[in-house]
Order: sequence, then C-alpha cells, then structure tokens
Amino acid sequence: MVLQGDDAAARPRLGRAPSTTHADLSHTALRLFMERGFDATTVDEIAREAGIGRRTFFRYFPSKNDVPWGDFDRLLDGMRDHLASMPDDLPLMEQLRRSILEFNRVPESEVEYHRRRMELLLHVPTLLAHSTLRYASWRQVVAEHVGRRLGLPHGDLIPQTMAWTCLGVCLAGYEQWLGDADADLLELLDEAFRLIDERIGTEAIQAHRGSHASRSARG
Amino acid sequence: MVLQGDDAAARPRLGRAPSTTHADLSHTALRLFMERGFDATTVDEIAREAGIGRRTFFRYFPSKNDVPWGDFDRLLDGMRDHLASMPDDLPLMEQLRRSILEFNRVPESEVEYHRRRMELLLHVPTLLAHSTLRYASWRQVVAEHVGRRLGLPHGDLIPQTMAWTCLGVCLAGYEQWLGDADADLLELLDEAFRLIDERIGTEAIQAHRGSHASRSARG
DNA sequence: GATACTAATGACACCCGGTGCCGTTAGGAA
DNA sequence: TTCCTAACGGCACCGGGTGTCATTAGTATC
Repeated sequence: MVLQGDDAAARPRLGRAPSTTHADLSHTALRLFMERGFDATTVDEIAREAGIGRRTFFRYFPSKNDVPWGDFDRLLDGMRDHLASMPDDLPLMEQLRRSILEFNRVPESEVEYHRRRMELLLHVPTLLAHSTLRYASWRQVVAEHVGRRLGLPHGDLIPQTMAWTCLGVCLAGYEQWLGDADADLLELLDEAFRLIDERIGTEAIQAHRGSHASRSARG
Repeated sequence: MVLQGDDAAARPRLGRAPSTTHADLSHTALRLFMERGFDATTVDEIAREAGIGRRTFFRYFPSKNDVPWGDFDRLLDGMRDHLASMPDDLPLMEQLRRSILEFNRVPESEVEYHRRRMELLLHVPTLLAHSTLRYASWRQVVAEHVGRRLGLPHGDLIPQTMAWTCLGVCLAGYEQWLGDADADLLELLDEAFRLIDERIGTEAIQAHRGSHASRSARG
C-alpha cells in the first residue's frame, strides 16, 4: 500500500499547469481528517486549506471517501502481476502469502502515515463502507488467481471463499497492528497467513475439484 | 433473513396512529427500485408513492440504504441466541453451519421477494458498500461465538478470520443462488459449508490455542 | 511579441440524501 | 369536551456530488 506515485514526474505538456497534486491534496486532507475527524471535515474546508476551488477538488478525487485510498488501482495491478509471476511449483497459499505481503509493504518513512490512513479506513464507518468496493476488486484479483491455479471459474465457491478468507486475514492482521503501536505490519501478516495456511490445505481443495458441477457466478 | 415482523401486532396506545408500516413502505420502495433502479429512485418519489411526507419516510428508515435490509438487528439477535443454545459437544463448524442456515431460512412465500432484495443488496454498489456495516455486526456475532467456544478473545486472529470466512461462504453461496433461478438457497449454503468445513478443522485450531501471546483488537 | 491552441481552474446553479425544528393532526383517556 | 400524546408534514438548512461555462495560464506557431 505505497502511496500514489509521481504526479510531478509527468512532463508539462500543454495548457494550464495543474495548481496542486494528488499527493499534496491528500496530505492536506488527511491532516484535517486527523484534526477534526473525517465526517466533520467538509470538502469546502479541504479545498480552502489547499488553496483550490471546491469544484477542482472533485477533479483530483472522485469523492471525499477516496482521499485516504491513494492510487489503489495501480497497487492492485502490481499485485496481479506479482501473482501471475509466481512459480507454479509453489503451493497456492504460499503464492498468496508472498504476493499479499508484497502488496502491503510500505517504505519505512511512510509507516506512520500509513498507520494513520488505515486507522481512518478501518474505524470511520463512512470509509469502512466505502472501502467495500475496493476490497471487492482486491478479492477479485485473489479469486482469479486461485481460480486459474485450481482450474476453477473464479466465481466458484472455493476461489471466492479463499478470497474472503485472505481479506479477513489481512484485515484482522491490520486490526492487531493498529492496536499495537510497536508491531510490525508485515511480520503480523506473515504470522497470520502461516497460521491460517495450515488450515486451508490446497491439496484437499484440489481433491474436490470437479466433484461438483461447477456453477459459475459473476465475480 | 425473514422480513421484519409484526408492525401491526403492537397495541395502539396513545397519540396519532401511524399512517403506514415498515412492511408497506418497504414493499413500495422495493417495487420502485426494481422498476427504475435504486439510485434513480429518489426518496421523494418513494414518499409520494406511499402517500406520506418525505420527512416521515426518514422516521421509518434511517436511510434509503436501509430499506432493503428490513429488521436485520432482530434477526441477528435470533442468530446470537441460536448459537448460544448449541450443545457444547457439537463441533464448532457444525454449530456455525446450523445457526447460519437457520439465520438464512425464509418462508416459502417470501423466497422470490428475498431473491429480489438480495439481488439489490449484492449488485448495487451503493448498497454493497452500505451493507458492510451490517456484515460487520454479523461477523461480530460469529467471532464472539467462536471466541467463546475456543477460549480466545473475539478480537483474536482465529475468531476474526473464521467470521470473515463464514461471511465469504454465505456471500459466495448467495451469488451462486442468484445466478441460478432454480437453486435452493439453504441447500446451496449447506453444501458450501460442508465443503469448506473439511478445510477448517477445529481441532487444529485448538491445538494452536495459547501458542501465541493473544493480542486483542477491538471487534 | 502577438496569436492560436489547449488544459486546468473556479464560480454558479442544481440535485439528492439527511437533519433539526416546529406547528398541525388524529387518536385515546379523563 | 378537553387534555395529552405520538405521528405527521412542511420548511429551512447542510454537505456531497455533477453539469456547464467563462476564465486563466501555460505551450507552440507565426
């Protein structure tokens, strides 16, 4: 969950130059969220504080809810690629563990910032609800990999349930992390996955493959 | 997921009589949602159609998003009680399976109605997001039972992850159900739980009990 | 340096969900 | 009838989000 990348790296081409960046806006907004609370911070306030118009705010972020998320889609693409590049002889859960850990790696300098963002995302009801849509995309990526690996449609029960379980492991791990100021996120997640792994044997799942007519559902 | 119960059964006591019921309002609204789509249906339209004031609508439902949910909290209380009443000698997953199935039982006459509601809840992004808050309560009930049963804080990794997994099984099952007009929901969920059960052995989990310092997180 | 082109900006009006407030209405009880 | 009470409905208001459009600030061209 690294922050959104190089806004500035893009070459100045044509037309009026943008008056701010995603990163700047995001930092300003997050600061206000921390000071006054998420719901109590209005978009007008964020815009004023950032020195832009309210209308402009919505050209940087589709909604106030999206601010704490950064460029999630790009990260997700990264995880998809990472999963696809996993050697075939690795057990499924091991592939998932490695890729998901990688997905959650964040530069040392941004750990505290990350902690504050996740605190918001997991504890503010509005954001908790909104996050569901992101989680759905994330689960989709996991389910597709599991499906591919097991030769099942990604809409089938096993891939879907494994995706939910992985999400649960991550979020439970995040909660532990947020509750312990000294904890290391990746260590926690790693431990969590190893603990769960022992209970979700890939072999057993594969034994079941084909034993049921595979109904497919939309992912 | 039986619908909200007897609005009318309450004795008329004092003051002006209510001009409608949760059930009536709910049916009117659901019909409009089906006809025009959820987002395209405004609260004003629902109120007008139901013959009440817009302001009154919000006295029956805290938000438009809550309409398709009915009286979820009451159902949840039922599940909590059902779980608590389970014989101790039953394996954990068996207790969960039974209670969750019971939670999802719906009278034959309401099956089609239930299907339409779930179609909305699972496929309309706005509702999908909002539902997260309900799912959180549901997971809480599951996690508390698992925690009690395993002698772990409900915030610990195992109860939390099991709750997520159960939720995943249910929602994956619902997706299968929605994708197959002839399917029977309870049969599907039953099959799903039995399939997953074999992979989440309670004994193995119990073997791990206490092997880690139990960090607790808020549920 | 003037001009043309382009892209971001900001102001405005508007829609919708949701809330606080308050006077009104419709029932039972005295 | 009168009193009490709970539900009702209208109104004003807030905040998030969108469509529209004139304006601004850059680059490229002459």
